[in-house]
Amino acid sequence: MDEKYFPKKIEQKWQKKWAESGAFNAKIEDERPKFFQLEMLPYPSGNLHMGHVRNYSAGDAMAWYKRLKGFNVLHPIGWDSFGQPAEDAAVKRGVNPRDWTEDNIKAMRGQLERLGVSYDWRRQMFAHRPEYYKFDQWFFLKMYEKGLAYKRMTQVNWCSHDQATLSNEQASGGICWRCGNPVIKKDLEQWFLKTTAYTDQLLDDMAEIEAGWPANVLKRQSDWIGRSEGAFVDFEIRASGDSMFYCPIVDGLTSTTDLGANRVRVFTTRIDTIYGANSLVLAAEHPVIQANLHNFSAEVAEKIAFIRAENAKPADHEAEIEKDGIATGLRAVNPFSGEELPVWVGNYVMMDYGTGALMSVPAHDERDFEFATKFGLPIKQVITRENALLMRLSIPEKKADDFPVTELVEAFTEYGTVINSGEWSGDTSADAKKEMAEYAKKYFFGEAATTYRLRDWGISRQRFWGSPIPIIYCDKCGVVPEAYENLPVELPATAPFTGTGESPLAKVPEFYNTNCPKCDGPAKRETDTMDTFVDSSWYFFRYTDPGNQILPFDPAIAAYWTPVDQYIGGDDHAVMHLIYARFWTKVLRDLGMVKFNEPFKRLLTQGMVVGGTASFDDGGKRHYVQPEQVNVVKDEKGRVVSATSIVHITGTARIIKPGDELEHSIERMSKSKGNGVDPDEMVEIYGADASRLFVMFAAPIENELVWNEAGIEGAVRFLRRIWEMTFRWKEGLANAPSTMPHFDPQGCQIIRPLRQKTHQTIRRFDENMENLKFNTTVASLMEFMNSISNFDGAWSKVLEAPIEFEHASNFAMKEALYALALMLTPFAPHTAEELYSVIIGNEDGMLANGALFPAYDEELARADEIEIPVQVNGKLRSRVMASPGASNDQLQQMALADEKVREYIDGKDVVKVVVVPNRLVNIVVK
RNA sequence: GCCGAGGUGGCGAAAUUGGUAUACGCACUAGUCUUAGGAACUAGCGUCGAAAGACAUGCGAGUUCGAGUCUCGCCCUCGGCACCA
Repeated sequence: MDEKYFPKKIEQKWQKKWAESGAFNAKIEDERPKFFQLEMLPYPSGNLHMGHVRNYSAGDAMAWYKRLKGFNVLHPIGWDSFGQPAEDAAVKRGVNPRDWTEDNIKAMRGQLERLGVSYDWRRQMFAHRPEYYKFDQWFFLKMYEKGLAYKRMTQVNWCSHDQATLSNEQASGGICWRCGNPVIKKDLEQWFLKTTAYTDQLLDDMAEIEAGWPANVLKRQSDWIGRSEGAFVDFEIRASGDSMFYCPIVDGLTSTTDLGANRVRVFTTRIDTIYGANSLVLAAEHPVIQANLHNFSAEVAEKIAFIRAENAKPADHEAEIEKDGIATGLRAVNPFSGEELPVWVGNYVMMDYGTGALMSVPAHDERDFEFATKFGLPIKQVITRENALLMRLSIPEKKADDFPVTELVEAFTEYGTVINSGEWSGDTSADAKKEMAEYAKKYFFGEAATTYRLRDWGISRQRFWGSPIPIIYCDKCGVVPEAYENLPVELPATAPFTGTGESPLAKVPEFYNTNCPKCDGPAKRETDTMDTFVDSSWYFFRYTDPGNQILPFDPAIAAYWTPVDQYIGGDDHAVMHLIYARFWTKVLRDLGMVKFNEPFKRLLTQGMVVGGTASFDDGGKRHYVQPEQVNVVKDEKGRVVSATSIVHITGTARIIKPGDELEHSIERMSKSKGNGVDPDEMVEIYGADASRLFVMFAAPIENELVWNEAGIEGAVRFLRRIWEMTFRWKEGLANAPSTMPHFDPQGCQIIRPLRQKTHQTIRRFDENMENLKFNTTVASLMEFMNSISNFDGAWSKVLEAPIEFEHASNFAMKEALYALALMLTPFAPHTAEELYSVIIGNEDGMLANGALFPAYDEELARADEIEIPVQVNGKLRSRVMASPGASNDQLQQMALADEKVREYIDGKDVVKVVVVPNRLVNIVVK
């Protein structure tokens, strides 16, 4: 065995041993409690980046921690291998997406193996393989049967020049990224999964996971779902003048009751302000507006068309959109006041929220206020702060006539007391809200209602590289689901890739020509594929039973492993993926396949790894470039144009300009995601263990991690010091007695402190790991190592040591190094395994030996003496040593007797002495 | 604009949850050993000060024997949402 630390050598050795012995293969068993450790599966881009390393290092730390705590651990990995990049590669480089994907997976698996992540590789799932996506289709059919999958028209981005649909990204700025022509919204039939069937559960079940999930993720999800309590109110529409207006029934999307032909339903959260409504404002797309277009004046119709066109453009969130609108000439009757109001079209009213129509109450809504101010509409105050005067403030540039009612300088949006509202005047807002909604219901023109921001999940993609939607269109039978026995609907080997966004499968007759499962007549397949988020919504269930050919998984097997005990991934998935997976789990529950509501008991969102220090070689010398020294110039899209930096090379400043040899280094570290740092390179230079250890140590896991390559060397040093210490004591460890030998009390005094430190560290380790505080865990191991090193130094100075001392010190050192090796495992498993084998004297590995973390012994961890700080008037003046059990009186006596303390208190009155047992003494004098 | 998180040495960060502020690491400085070092080891390292000591956790007040931690008011940074009726 080599006594010098060569990471590469031992890493390869243990990776081979683990693979050969199937060390991480999980199977169901009774004896131990189970633990399902899951990390978000990677997209196989071909390269791991440091963000992955951080994610998988954290997951592996948990997996090892739980194994050595006696859990039966399931720790799998798979590939989110459907998606656009494979198709882009096909277009750009003419490669087959399947080959490209498989090659990337092979490469990335190699990278993960070189990092030594402890996966059960037998359970890998591959989203793009028929064995997996067969069950995407299976689920789709189940949802279709339950009415959870349906098809409807929706708007997509459409380039009329290219005749292609575009993603939002491709339609950025309202212009086609390919040809530069304007993008319009086009109606297209799309398949949807009914996530809204579970809206309330998605919101309410958060209570179950509150303790284990980051608050900000829960917050973002509930914002996304956006429950809003209010009321529907129906306004009767009348024509003005002599034109005849046709007002259609508002369709099912926007109403819950049949409104008849002449009503418009609005949603409001502030029905208590309805007497302040000055108009009804409708979205340009509103059916009532669209149906009446031909009745409007040319000017009005043109304006509406303009607003509609503007709405169709993808939103630019950076610029605030100015309020715009036009009065249509229609009139609406306020059902409470009987007042007749003008009907406007406004650009700030969205068709896909609420009912696409709102009552405008400028006095009590900021947007309505802005709208009314711009168009000189009346503003009537109907809510007032309780016990306060009305705010009558003038706006100089407006004439009094413009504001026939009360003038406000800004909207008063708080709750208060209702005024100017007929019989409701004098009520509180809260009472009025409730009573007015009841009143509306009683007289059939409205009701209390809840609306949501959450929409159904559109899963149709006009793409090749995804799971085909298993639907068949038959001229005779209509829309027919594919039969279960015909699954999977397999992708053809290839398809014409144009990159224009049309469905490539629509150009493959061998694919779309089929027979109807019902009548066996000729029929055509759906040529759209599913959103890749479908694959990641249930993949973790597949890990539990990866070989099942009949079902996505056996419910009995899944019942053992799931729910996931700990999930780890980036918070960029805080909303989409995690909502979809939660939705899917609820569907599974209703299908009777699982018995719980929530798939992930605990969630950890790790921060991003961002560019930081890069290194470069300068004639054999390695330099590091600090992030704060870099001045990066970006273009308006945030891309790096150039980077200038001052680099300190051993004291001398050096200016780097674009075009310098360092440009590459600086540019790569300036990239937002740290993609430029190549994990393979880190493993090659420093070793997998040091790289992983450093990533876990450098910052709290939930923080952003600024990459600092120089820091890894500290991790290498730490590992080497443990290594060298273990080998230094190799002989002593081999000869160590199995129990602490009896030894004279005096001698014990120089042995015991190490045992104390050992057990204190064990205690801290447990606390930190359970709370996922990896950085402080590593810090405490470093402290422990420093301590071992100090004892080693002190003991080597003991001359003419009796044999008892040798036994005792061997025992204590073995206890310390053994504990250290095991506690190191979650962060540096290869090194830890090697050290363990040295200490224990066999090479089978921890798991084969059934190794467990040593137990914490409270007795041993207790200190003989503790240092008690003594303050005078809150300022630290001295310290006294006391035994842990010392009484308050004793502590007080010691403190008052202390020489340094006396300097501060002599000649003064001691007013009070505060004693915190085992903590501190504070003497208050005057 | 709204919501959320956060501001502690040159840097990443600790702080037993109201009790010794700056653990651990990086960087830096000096020394030892070396042909040499970018290796290893030893020591130092918040600011001011020769020292004693004083002052320090974004700023300002407050509560307390005692505040990085609690309360109030500001300032700044980073995330999320964005006309949600």
